[in-house]
Amino acid sequence: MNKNTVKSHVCDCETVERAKPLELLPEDKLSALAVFFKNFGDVTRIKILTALDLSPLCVCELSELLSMTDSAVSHQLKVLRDSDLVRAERRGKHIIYSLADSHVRDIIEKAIEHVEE
Amino acid sequence: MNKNTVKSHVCDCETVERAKPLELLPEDKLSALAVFFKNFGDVTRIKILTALDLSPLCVCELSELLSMTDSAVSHQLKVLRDSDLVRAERRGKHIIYSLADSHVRDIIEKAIEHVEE
DNA sequence: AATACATTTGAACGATTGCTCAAATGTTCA
DNA sequence: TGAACATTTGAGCAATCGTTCAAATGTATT
Repeated sequence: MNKNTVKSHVCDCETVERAKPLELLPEDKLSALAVFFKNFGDVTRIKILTALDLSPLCVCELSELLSMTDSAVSHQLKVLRDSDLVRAERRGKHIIYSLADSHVRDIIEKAIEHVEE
Repeated sequence: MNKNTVKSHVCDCETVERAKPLELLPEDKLSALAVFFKNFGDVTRIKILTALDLSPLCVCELSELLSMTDSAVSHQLKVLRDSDLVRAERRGKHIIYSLADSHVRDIIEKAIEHVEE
């Protein structure tokens, strides 16, 4: 009645050569990938990332630019900070955010190519 | 009491030069980007995509490889098909899935670079 | 036509997500 | 120190998500 029972028969597909079995990346790397991509999978965060790609900005500038609450933006910035996609530097009352990594730039640009077709 | 009222004061940041105001991508392109990336933001779909990057596979091979229900895999394949990331071709009883696009390969590889640091 | 295999579909569910609101924390400046 | 601005935080809530399960659909074989 469990999953193994259900899959007890062997699939007779021949797509894959039996001699060269497929080897996925290790589980932890795969889930790191998913976690990484999750950052890009939300409109607000994409807006933040593409905005910071143009220029470093503080929270209130971002919230003005996106027509959103400071709070909402800050919540999403925290997500991006936790994934090290974004760097924060305090300057007086403001905290200036900027992209932490050039991979981010590359990946977004590749994706734009894809989307624009 | 609405959002505009709340943001009625002007932010006095000087991060951005006023003369060169930031211009985000149009809304529809931004949300297309988010929708696109959402596909990669889940472990199951990342597994499917990286598996198909190695070789075209049918549903039952995928579900065996991922130790998951045919049904669960099929649901996620539908998501990927709807985003044109994956192509389906029937061969007899089986339906062989493969990556639809080389952008996908590129993007995943860039992300792996990032994750492996 | 009947059976077996392969895949899809839809409803139901618990889990996660993103926003709001109110309150807390930091910082500057008078 | 107190007032004003900038940002963060946490609880609460509706919406979305991913899986399961059972049933439907499609295809090949006898």
